[in-house]
Amino acid sequence: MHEKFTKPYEPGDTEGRIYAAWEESGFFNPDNLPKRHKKPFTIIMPPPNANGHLHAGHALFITLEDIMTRYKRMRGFKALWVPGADHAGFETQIVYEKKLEKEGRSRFSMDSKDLYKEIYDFTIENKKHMENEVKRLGASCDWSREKFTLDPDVVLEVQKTFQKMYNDGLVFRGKRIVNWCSKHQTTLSDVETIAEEKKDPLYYLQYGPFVIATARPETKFGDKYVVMHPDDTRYATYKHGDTFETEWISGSVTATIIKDDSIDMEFGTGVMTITPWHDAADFEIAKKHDLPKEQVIDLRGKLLACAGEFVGMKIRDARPKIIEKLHAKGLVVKIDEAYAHNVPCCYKCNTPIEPQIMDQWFVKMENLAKTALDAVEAGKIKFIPDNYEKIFKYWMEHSIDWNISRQIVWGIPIPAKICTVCEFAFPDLQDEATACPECKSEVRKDTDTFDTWFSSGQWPLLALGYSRGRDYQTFHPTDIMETGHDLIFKWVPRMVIFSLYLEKQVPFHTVYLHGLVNDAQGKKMSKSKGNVINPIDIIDKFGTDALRMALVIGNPPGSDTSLAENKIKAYKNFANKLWNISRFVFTNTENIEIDETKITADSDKKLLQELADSTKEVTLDFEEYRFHLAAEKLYHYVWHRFADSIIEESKSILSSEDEHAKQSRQQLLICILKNSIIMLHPCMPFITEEIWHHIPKKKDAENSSLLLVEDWPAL
RNA sequence: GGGCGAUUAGCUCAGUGGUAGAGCAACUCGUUUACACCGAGAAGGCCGGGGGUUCGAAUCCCUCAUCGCCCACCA
Repeated sequence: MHEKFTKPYEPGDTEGRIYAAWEESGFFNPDNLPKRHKKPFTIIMPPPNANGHLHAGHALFITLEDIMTRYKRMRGFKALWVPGADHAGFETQIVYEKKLEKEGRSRFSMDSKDLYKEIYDFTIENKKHMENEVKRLGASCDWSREKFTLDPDVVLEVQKTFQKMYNDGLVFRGKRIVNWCSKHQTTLSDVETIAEEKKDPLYYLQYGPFVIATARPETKFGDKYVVMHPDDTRYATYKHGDTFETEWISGSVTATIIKDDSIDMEFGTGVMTITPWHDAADFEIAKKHDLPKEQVIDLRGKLLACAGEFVGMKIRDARPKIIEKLHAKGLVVKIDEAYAHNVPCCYKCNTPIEPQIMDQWFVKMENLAKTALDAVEAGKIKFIPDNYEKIFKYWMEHSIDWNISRQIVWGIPIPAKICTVCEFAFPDLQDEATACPECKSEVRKDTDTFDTWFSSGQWPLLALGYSRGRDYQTFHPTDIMETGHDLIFKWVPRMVIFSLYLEKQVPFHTVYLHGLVNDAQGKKMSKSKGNVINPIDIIDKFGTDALRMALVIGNPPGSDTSLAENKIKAYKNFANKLWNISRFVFTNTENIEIDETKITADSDKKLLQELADSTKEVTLDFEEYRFHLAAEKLYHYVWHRFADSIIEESKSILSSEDEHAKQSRQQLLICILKNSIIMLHPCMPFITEEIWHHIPKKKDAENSSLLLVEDWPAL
C-alpha cells in the first residue's frame, strides 16, 4: 500500500510540488515535447492586467484555456499557450491615481517621468503576484515565451505599426469631437464610455420666434444657429439662411436659420440651437453647413469667457444661475422637471463626458473594418457561441474612427512630432526631427500615449513576433482566442483588423467567449457589494482542481455562471472520492503488471465497452468545446458508475476463489482508473497527476512518466 | 429606439427532436475490502403563458408576458 493513500487528499500538500515538476519537465514549451507532437495548437493568453490580483473571471479563463491546451497536448499536438501581462494603460493609471490620492498626492503635480517610474515599479511588482496566481491555477503555459505589453520589442513594434498606418493614410491627426473626461484629463474611445440614465430638467427657452428645448443651458451662450427640419410645416415660412435678432443670455444675438433633415420633428418643438464644440450631433450639423464652432467649456469643466459673468464657474453650479437669469429675462417658457435621458460617462469614474473638439490621433476604421467583416463572412473565423458572429458583424458595419491618443503617461508613447505653429503632426520613431516639414517651424514631441487597445490589438502578432519571428510560421494563425464576451467589441475586432492589415492573415480561426462569474445568487460580483470571491482563497480552502471543476461544470460558453462555495465544496469531495477510488484500486491490485488482454470475463468486457463509449462521447465534447458537458459526464461516470456500481460489485469478485475472474477484474479496475484519470486531467490536473504516479505502467512505457504528456485514450 | 439572451426541482444551473438531469438544501435508513469529504432509498417539475409544425417538442416555428445584458448623437 502506498503510504500516501492512507490519508485524505490534501491539495495544499501536492499542488506546489506537482507544478514544479511540470515546469522542470520543460513540456509547457512545445519545443521540448516528444517528436510525435507535430501539429501545432496555439492559444495566446489574454494578458491579465498587471495592476492587482486575479479575480474569479481570470480563474475561469485560465481554467478554460488550460483545459484546451492540456487536452490538445494529450491528443499529440505541439501545444503552445503563450502567457502575458498587460500594462493596461488607463486602467493601471487609475489604480495608481487612487493610491496617490490616499497618500494625499496627485499626478497633476508630478513630473511625468517620476510618475512613469513609480507606476512602472508598481506594475512590475504586481506582475509577479499575478504570475504566481496564474501558476497556482495550474496554467500549463510556456513561461519562457511570456510577453509583457511594455517589453522594449513590443513598444518598438507598436510604434512601427503606427508609422506604417500613417504612411498608408490609415492614421491621421485632426480636430474632431472627442470624449473628454474632465476628472482624468484625457480623451476616451467610445467603448470607454458608458451610458448612464439620468433625470434632468428639460428647459424650454424662448429663442426669437422659436421655443427650443435643452437639458444643457450652460452650453448655450454662443448659440447663433437655430435648426429645424426642412419638411416641418410649422416653420415653412422660415427659410434656410434667414437671420433675426433675439435677446439671449448675455444680450442680443443675430441668429441664423438652418434647415437640416437630421432634426427629429417629434422631439420637443422640433427646433434646436446647436453647440458644435460640445455635442457630437451638433458638430456634424455644423460640419455639414460649414458653421463656426466656439468652445464654451474648458478642459476642467469650467465656463470660458464667452459665458460673461459666469466665467470660471463649474457647469453644475452655473446651470441654476443661468436659468435664474433667463427667468428674469422672461425667456423660460416651461420646465419638464424629470426628463429621463442617457448621458455618456467615463466608464471608470462616472463623470459625465464633456465632448470637446481636440486635435487627436485617429485610425480610419471603415476599410479596416471591412476586411474583418469579409474574413468573418468568408468563414475564416468562427464564434462560440455562434450568436456572437452577428454582434461582431454589426460592430464592423458601424465602426467609427478610433481615437488612439490618451493624455496619460502610463502607456506606449506615441512617437510623433507636432509643429508648434501650423500643428502639422508626423511620426518620428528615431526622435530626430527638429523642424516642421511643412512650415519649417519648431516642433514639439507628442506627450500622449496610445490607447491600450492599440497595442493589445496586435497581441497575437506581438506574442509570436510577427512574420519575422521564429514562432510565427509555426503558430500563427493561432487556433483559439478565448476571452470574455465583454471584449467582443473592445478587443476581438481590433486583433482581427491588425493581423489582416499587417500580415494578411486572421489571428485565430475560433473565438470562444465565456460569460461573467457571478456570486451564489447570480448577482454580479463587486467590491461595493462585498460578494467578491477571491480565487486564491478558494484554492487555499478547497484546492485548485475543485475550483476548476466548479467553474467549468454547468457553465456553457457565452453564458454567465454563478459560483457558490457549496458548489466548490462538492468538487473537493469529488477529488477526495477519486483519491479513495484510487486507494481501493491500488490496494486490490498490488504487484500487478498492467495488461488489458487479461480482461477476459464477459461482464468485464461489457464494462470495457461502456468505458469506450463514454470515452468517445467525452472526447467529442472536448473536441466541440463543450467542456461543461465533458467534465460533468466524467464526474458522473467516475462517481456513479465506477465507484458506486463497478467497484461495489468488484468486492465480491475480488474476494472469490475464481482466480480467472479476479484477475480480469483487477485489470479492468486499473484500466478504468487509468482512463478516467487521463480524461480528467485537463480539468483536474493536480490530483490526476498525483494519482498517475502510482498507476502501474507497462514495462516498455516510453519517455516521461508525467500524465501531462500522456496520450489520450485511443478511440 | 434597436439587438441579444434567459424563463426547467426549494436555490444555482445543465440538457436543442425520442419515457425530465446535476450540485446544494430537505426526508428515511445504513458504518459493509476505498471514501461520513460516504452508501442505499424515497421525495420533489402540466420544462413562463398561448398557438403551430411533427408519429413524437423543454428542445423547431409564431405570439404574449416577465427578467437580464449589450448597442444608440431625440436636443
